[in-house]
Amino acid sequence: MKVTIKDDFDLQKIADSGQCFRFNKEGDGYSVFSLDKHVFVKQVGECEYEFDCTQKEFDDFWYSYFDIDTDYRQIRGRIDPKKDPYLFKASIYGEGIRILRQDPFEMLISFIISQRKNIPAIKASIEKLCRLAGKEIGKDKFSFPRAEDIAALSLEELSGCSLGYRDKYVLRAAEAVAHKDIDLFEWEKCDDKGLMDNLLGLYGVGVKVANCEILFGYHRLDAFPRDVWINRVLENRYQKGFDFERYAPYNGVMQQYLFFYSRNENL
DNA sequence: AGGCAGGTTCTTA
DNA sequence: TAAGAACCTGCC
Repeated sequence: MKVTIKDDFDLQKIADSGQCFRFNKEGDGYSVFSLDKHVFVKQVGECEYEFDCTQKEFDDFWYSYFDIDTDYRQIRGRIDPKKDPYLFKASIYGEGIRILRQDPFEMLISFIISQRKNIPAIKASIEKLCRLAGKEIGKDKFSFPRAEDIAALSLEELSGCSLGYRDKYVLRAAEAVAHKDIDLFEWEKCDDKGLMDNLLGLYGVGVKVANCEILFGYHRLDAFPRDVWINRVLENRYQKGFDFERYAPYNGVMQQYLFFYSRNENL
């Protein structure tokens, strides 16, 4: 089915923005996975996109996944080129990025895996995990495993996913969910601090991973994950401090622009 | 061959 | 409470 999207929407930038690990270029479009769903999307004109799914599947799922209801152009509009020329440049460069509404469990496991790994390595590990414990949802396409599916594995079985020392973190998080010691959907109701504290209570989850989960798994757009790239930007460009007050409650969107720009346009 | 990558935990003062 | 070491693995 064909869809018209007028707001910021650049598939390549989203794919390369580091928020998703199962969103890959394939031929003339992008192959996108979320949990046990898959869609193939390609741009077919100015603001025109072809989704390889039914209208109902788009309305019920992908519309929300791509966060179509949020006006990213307006969020970019909050940036004053005089007050913050660097962020302004970054936002022009990153025009088209959106923060996807991804699944909390998939994001939790993905970002636990991400620690001290580069993006290709993260993707490779997640792909292996899906092949190992997910179910086949199409020709050579695998779902992200459910918590029970991961919890059923042993550390030995997980070792095939190149998780390294993170294997026990992944297993424990999956067990906590599978055994209902924690309920990630229930955590939706927590305030920001409560959510952060809950996440930090998980083995293998520190401040950086927790913030990624809050931003990408819970779609709280003010969360501001600090990785080495962002820290570099803050050190080099914001010695007098970044104006978090001004951009609240969208600091996480600004973080994405800074991250994407600094990684691609090496200072 | 040694160092480092989208961090976190564990240990020590 | 705070700094420093250790940690898997893959790639330069």
